[in-house]
Amino acid sequence: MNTHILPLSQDLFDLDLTLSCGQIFGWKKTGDMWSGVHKGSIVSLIQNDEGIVYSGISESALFRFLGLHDDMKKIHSSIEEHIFSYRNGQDNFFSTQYELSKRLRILRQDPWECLVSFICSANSNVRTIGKRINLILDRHGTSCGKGKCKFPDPCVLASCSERELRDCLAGYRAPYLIKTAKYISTHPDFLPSIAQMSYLDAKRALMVLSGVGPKVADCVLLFAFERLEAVPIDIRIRSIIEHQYAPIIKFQKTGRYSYDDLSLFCQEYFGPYAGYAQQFLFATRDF
DNA sequence: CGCCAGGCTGTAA
DNA sequence: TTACAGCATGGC
Repeated sequence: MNTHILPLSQDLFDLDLTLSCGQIFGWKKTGDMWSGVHKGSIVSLIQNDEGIVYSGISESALFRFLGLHDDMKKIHSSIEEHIFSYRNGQDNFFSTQYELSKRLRILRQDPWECLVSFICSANSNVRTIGKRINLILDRHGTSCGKGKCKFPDPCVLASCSERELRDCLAGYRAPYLIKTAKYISTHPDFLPSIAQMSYLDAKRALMVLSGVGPKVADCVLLFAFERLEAVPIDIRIRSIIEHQYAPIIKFQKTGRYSYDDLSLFCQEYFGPYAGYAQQFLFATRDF
């Protein structure tokens, strides 16, 4: 396998953070090497002082997968400008969190694998989701050699029994996976069509799938369809907003904020790259 | 042991 | 429209 190197400063990009912060679950780190399967090929990635040492993927595909085309200077200044104009001042909390996680990138994942991953994410935690996805991968994926598997196609999951998926720790999510896999395998144009829709149409369409609510739909739109305006609201982000931002939310409420209240607030507050802002806030923790 | 986790579905008001 | 029970499981 040919190995190449992509020169890239560690000040600008953090591979470990990007692959371990809860965006993707099928990649494993052994020693200093990350390995996973991308578009059917086994890919190895190592970050060192020189840059990213990679094999099994083209440079252009690597750029796309890792979001390296994103203009982080532009994204950061856009976020800062929107914050400033919303509250007419600085946001020291965000600035602090940003400094800790600014070297992560939003991935461009395979939509099907991402969809399954986040259906599996419901009411669980990052570590357990990783176990779940790797069990599905190892038991039901298609072998690529070297003990690695490609993520199972929709028709493969569609033909799994509920028992088999529960044995992969899917729990009550197993029937959701089977229903959605059956739909996707019989509607092969569904996921490609999502890429052509507006954000709201795409979100509505995804939420028709079993096991897909607003949070899962936003994760898929952000991590697979590069809708950088999508803001997934999980328990942790909800808590951050309620503690840090509730006093300045312009639509104060008496009761609990709904999902849409918080997601729309973030889109107004952080601007068109609110998905990045959300991920900077989410990622400042140990996984 | 009890509580929490990148929530969703179904039902009731 | 909102509220809420139920859901499987691992981590801590």
